[in-house]
Amino acid sequence: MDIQLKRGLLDVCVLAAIKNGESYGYKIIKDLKPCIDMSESTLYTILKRLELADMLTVRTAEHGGRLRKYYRITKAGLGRIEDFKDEWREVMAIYQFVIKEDEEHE
Amino acid sequence: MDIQLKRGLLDVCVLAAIKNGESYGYKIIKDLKPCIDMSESTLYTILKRLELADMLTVRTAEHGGRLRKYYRITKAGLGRIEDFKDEWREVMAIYQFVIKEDEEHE
DNA sequence: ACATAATACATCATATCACGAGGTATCGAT
DNA sequence: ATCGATACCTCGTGATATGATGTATTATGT
Repeated sequence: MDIQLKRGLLDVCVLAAIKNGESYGYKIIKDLKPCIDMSESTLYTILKRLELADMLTVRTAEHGGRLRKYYRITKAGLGRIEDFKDEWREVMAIYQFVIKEDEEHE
Repeated sequence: MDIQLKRGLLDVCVLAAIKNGESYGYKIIKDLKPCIDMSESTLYTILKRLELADMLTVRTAEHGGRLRKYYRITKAGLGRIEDFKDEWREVMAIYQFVIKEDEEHE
């Protein structure tokens, strides 16, 4: 998939992946795999960014001898998803513009 | 509109703006205005990039004492639009993933 | 017993790219 | 004569996705 097209979707995908309950990095990647491919370096960068933007909170807990960082979405994060939905109308308008055929010549 | 979301759309918008006949920079911006806002620096950067990628060709012509550079889409450029259409299925799948509510919790 | 894969996190350098700021020049209208 | 519109362009900056690389533990296969 075109990298530029992905850019606007990655952040919101990560938020969507945790919106129904907390999750952790490694699991988020696997959960998103069927939908969108994301490398580890990308994911951890995004998680850090979203945390800084108060879109999610973190807690560290041990699990099977290994440390995990569990991420939970905040109200601001949920708001980000709502904003995304609103913006989608604009996106679809642009999509229509791009694919529309000119009747006079077609 | 979110800048990251725009990124995947700008190139293809420019191609769409010239797909039904040649046009020039200043006009492309005005034509796209109702659909998507693009600064001049962005547009000219994109035109240069698309030319390098053989997605469009250029000819310079005088018009009313001023020079204009007319851009015409190539087969590769039209192919790019077709690829975009194909990719849109993936984009919509991602969109559905993001907006879908979890029935068990909602 | 040993090697390999999977789990789980992280950092850094690099490349791409949108955009504001700034520049040049002509034409038409006030 | 001044100003807005037309028409092009360049440069620096900031944002960001990703591969390469690193660390450490557990599970699995042979």
